[in-house]
Amino acid sequence: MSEIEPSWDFYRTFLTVMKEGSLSAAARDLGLTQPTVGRHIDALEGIIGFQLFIRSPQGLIPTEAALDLKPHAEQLAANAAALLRAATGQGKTVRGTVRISASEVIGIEVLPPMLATLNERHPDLVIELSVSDQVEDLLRQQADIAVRMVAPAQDALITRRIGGIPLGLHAHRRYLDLHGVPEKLDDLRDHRMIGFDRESAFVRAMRKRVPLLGIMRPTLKSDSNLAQMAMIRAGCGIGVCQVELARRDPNLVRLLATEFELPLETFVVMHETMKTTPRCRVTFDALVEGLLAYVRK
Amino acid sequence: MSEIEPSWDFYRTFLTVMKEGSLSAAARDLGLTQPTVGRHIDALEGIIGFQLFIRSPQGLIPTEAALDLKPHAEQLAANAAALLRAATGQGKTVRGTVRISASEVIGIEVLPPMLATLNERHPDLVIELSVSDQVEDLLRQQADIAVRMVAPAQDALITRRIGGIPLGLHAHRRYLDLHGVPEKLDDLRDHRMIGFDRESAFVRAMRKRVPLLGIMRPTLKSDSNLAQMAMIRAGCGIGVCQVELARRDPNLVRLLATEFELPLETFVVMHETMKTTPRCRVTFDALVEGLLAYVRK
DNA sequence: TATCTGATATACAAAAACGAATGAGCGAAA
DNA sequence: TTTCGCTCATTCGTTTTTGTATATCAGATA
Repeated sequence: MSEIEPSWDFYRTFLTVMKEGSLSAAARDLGLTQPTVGRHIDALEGIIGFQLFIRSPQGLIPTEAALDLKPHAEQLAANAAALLRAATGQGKTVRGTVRISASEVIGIEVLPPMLATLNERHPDLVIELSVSDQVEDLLRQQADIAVRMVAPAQDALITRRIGGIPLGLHAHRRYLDLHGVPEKLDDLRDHRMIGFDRESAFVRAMRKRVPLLGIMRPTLKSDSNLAQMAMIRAGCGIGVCQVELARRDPNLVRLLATEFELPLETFVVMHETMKTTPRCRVTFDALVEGLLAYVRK
Repeated sequence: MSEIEPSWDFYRTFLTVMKEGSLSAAARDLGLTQPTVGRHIDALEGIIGFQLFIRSPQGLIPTEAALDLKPHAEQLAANAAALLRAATGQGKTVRGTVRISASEVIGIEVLPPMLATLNERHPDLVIELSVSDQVEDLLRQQADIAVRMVAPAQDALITRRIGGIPLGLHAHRRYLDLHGVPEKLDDLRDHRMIGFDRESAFVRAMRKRVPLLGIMRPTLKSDSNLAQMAMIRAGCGIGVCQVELARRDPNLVRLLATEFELPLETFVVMHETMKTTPRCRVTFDALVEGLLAYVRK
């Protein structure tokens, strides 16, 4: 193995090959050609002294070594992207790209209007919205700002607590016409319930607060809150969703409002190093302001 | 500004220029030549559309934009180094580089013998020991394994609790001959005390447990535990250090053993992705085993 | 003042990397 | 079977990048 550090570009090429599964596809993705990509991989293998791929006419099959290296390369790519975002957002004016991570429901149902007015006010601001329920974001620089439902434990992060977004039991009017309106929590046993597919930390917390919910087995399951929301709207049964979102649809009815209300703690989080960059500052403030107004309703 | 993503090598060049302060020095560091480094900077500036340095006959002065980008570039470099470590440690055998982060006292007084036997057993293992009291290590991939005094809050980390390393008050025999031996905690007011320069989280915690210590103003201050240890050994006064370390020196005397003992919680921490790599596994186990034995004494 | 040492900038030749074109292997579909 | 589409490997000419050598500028020192 040679002592020379490989070109960092080789890492980018390596990652692209891992993602695309073939030299040709990676070449298309990178704007290079297949021989060049092949040479990069050859060079990298030569330097680290290990075979990374088994070549085949169907493409490249990653070796175990390559699989081990992949997360590192992804991390590298995320950092390079973050650097580029930081670079394009330089200066005192609000410009460049800001990448926001949010949960599905928040990202699709709540944020868009806020982002619209934000973008209206700052035309040079490019907003990337990453919708995902995974939390692996800020520290790995996969996003600049995140809207999270758990208080982050890390102290390198700037956190602003928004408050509890109220959740409630809801169903479509059509469903209730057919199956009747539950009068007490126990009545829910006789209904079609919409719930989670797998046990998540959030589900366990909810069970703890409202033990009765634990007894009922949902007959309609999805891990996607968005899908649950869609099922409620389609009249599939009774499920939990944000009170404010349900109120927008006149056909959705809140059930057992006094017996069941669950506030969903919400935080806007930003990496500390982004504090001074105008585009992040502005976006952070807009999200905090918008979400505070949303919670107050 | 062009749409093409810059070569990742430009980031490396940029960072080196930031660190070295001139194109020529960076070129020497990178094994390139000054014109090449200059061209890299030119190209990067062209792509991001901002000036990064003000050229002068004395060297390059970074602009504000460059200062903003520096932490990102450092992060990138740390990741690239981590990737390379992971690459060189591939395979089932224990080989490659493992980077350990530890506090000054632990790293210099406690770990070396453990590392010696570890390296004896695994000759192909290269051990990097990063001695620093800063905690910003594992998540930023500045190290593979860390010995820490605080329980990490992050769940992507594998943590093994070692237990409390006992701390005690100590002084050199020579000092005690001159100034007398304190019989009770209150006597410490009349002594030359060795303590911390600034208030740290650790100091506040210590104050809380032993309020009497708070009253005494140290006359010999240092933020470096190692320097404090050296001062104790030199007979400067009375200070806090690890009981086991003091015991090694027959001229050091433990004081007020019944009145003052502070266990220093210790953890060995590793990034989860390193779990399967042999070199990290072996090193982790060796550190845990060695430190457990050390605490038991 | 003259000189020496550091720096950046420029010009031109050498070296390295790249892309286009081609050949060959494998699998799916006509 | 034949064809088409995908893949990787190889060759060769060209482009790009790099290094060498040189000019120039600023500051410290004799």
